[in-house]
Amino acid sequence: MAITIKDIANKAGLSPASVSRILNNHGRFSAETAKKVHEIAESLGYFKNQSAADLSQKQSRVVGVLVPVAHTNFADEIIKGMQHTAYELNYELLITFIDTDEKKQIQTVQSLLSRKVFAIFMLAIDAPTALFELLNHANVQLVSISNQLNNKIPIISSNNDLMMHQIVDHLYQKGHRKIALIGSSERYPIVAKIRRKGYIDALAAKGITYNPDWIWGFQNTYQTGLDAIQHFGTPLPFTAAIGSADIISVGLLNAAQDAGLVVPNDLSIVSVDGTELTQLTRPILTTIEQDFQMMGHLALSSLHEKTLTENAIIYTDTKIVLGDSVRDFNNY
Amino acid sequence: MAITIKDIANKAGLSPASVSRILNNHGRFSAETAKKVHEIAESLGYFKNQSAADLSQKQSRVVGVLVPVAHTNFADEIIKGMQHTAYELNYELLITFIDTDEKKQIQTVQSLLSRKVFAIFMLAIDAPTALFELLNHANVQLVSISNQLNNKIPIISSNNDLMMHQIVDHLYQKGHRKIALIGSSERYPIVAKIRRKGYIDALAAKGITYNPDWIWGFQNTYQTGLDAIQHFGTPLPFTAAIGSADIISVGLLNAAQDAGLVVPNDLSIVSVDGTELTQLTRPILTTIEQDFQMMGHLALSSLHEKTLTENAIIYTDTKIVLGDSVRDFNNY
DNA sequence: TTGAAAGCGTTACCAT
DNA sequence: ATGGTAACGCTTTCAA
Repeated sequence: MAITIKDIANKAGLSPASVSRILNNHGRFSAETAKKVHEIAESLGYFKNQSAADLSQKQSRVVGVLVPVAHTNFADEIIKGMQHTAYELNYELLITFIDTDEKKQIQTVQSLLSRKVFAIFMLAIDAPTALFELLNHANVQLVSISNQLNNKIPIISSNNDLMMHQIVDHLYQKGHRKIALIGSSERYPIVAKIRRKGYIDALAAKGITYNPDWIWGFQNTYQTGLDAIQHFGTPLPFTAAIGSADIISVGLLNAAQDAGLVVPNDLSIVSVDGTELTQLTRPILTTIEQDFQMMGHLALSSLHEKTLTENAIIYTDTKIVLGDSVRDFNNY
Repeated sequence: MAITIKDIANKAGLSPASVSRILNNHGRFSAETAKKVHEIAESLGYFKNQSAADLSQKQSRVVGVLVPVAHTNFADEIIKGMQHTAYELNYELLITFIDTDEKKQIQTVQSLLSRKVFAIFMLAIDAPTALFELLNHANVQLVSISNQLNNKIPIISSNNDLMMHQIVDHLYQKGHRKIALIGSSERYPIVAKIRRKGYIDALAAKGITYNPDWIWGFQNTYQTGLDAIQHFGTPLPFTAAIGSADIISVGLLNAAQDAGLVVPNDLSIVSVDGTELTQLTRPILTTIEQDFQMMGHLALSSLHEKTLTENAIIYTDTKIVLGDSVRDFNNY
């Protein structure tokens, strides 16, 4: 077996208890013995057995993070934000990717719960009922990030309603009146529903009645973007389209160009998310940028400060980042 | 505290030992009592405390995975492959993102080692000396994936030398004689060195003496791709460039187009990696595709079968995937 | 300042 | 087929 505090205690002529106190800088001890202990620990190549410590302390500082395997790259940003704060506040992150296969999901979450994590962060997860029940059964603190599940779980996300207003306002100001929404046509996930409603409300606020045919596609995939152009045909019936995820917008852009359209002249695009992907296209995409790192940060810090009540909703900022994918009708 | 096997034992009128055996399907017991135990466990909402089990068994089935925070998206593919096999073979993955800050790295790895993982997979990591020493000190099985560190750690990766031959051969066959290599100009990481050498050797095999000026850039970033075009100016002195990572190739493509060049007519590009990104560009990039999922799979399966000797090297296949970014001089 | 000992939840050996 | 019990490594209370 590996080195334990007992080994150190023996070598130092002390008791395990003293070694434990010294190594954790907890309780009283003399600087002299502390120095000796640290030296011995170092020389022996000691590593604490955190599992044993957790067991003894009946609690852990491990936070489980559930990430969908088919995650868009914004998940990485959220994790980055978490990682940073976890380091500061001395938490450990147990990042777990979950499959779409429900049976695997269950097993994965089971093993997470077996680790006695003290909170679980769900990244952009639409929990199927079975998983959800499992999670509720266990008494761990849950936090939903970048998605909304129900009002029993605290939420950290962008204000999707506001976001749609920002986009529609931007397009309206540039002279657009015919605006499509691609990728949020369904009622689930709830985020899609909210965006859809925000889009409709924002149009209404400008005196525009929305055209239900122009809310199209429900998956956040590249293919959805491609298919959309195919579906509407050329010339397109609208002047602008909102892509409900960066990858959708890239699909829209490519398909439009492949169909001989010029972006932004024949089609303007505003993308939702604002990850690095939007900077890689030509033209560069105008986007509404979400603050994913902040979401990750807030998840941990608010957990730490225990400010997460059951139905808490924490919004992070969103802002329009200009690219070259929106035509300005005012200049013509 | 939460429910334990003791609670179940009490309620079932059994000993903890029996409950343990039943729940782990280990040893002998009657189907009847088993059924009862399972029912009670279910009704009580029992979750195994895996930390306690690990402690008792003096071993864990947890595999730590070190991923650079600035990871290219191929890391996701590798993880996906691992995840799949981990599920099959009943291992747990402890995925940890590591920072570039050395102090944070150390702390992160310390906490990994404190979890008594029984192996650590390093994804595309160029371990700085301090980290490396730490890792060596602990007696865990190390595996380097998609990178080469030294010959004391088993490696799972593409055959980078062969890969460069495949690319050069492809370009040569299409009539290219002036070929640049962007993004592998340095001696570290070792992968860069191997690619550089493979490139030189492959050219030599075709009777071409390489031009040292055409090996340029060392970071795997978008900016490197952009800068390369700027650096060489137009018209470019070569007809083809190999981007040593997809993101570099996208940079090359965009910068070339921004400079008024037409790809592939004025510049042909072959990208190394072949992730989804190469499908999102116009024209679509011709790439050499690495089998990242297989790397993840092999990491776990070979670990499981204990076939990893100290200096083992396992290569996964690479193959050219045709896009529209390579000009064929034979057709003119 | 330090030590002894109980206990965390599980497993495995040895009995029964 | 089932039970008793020691052991895993660490923390913590209480006593010295």
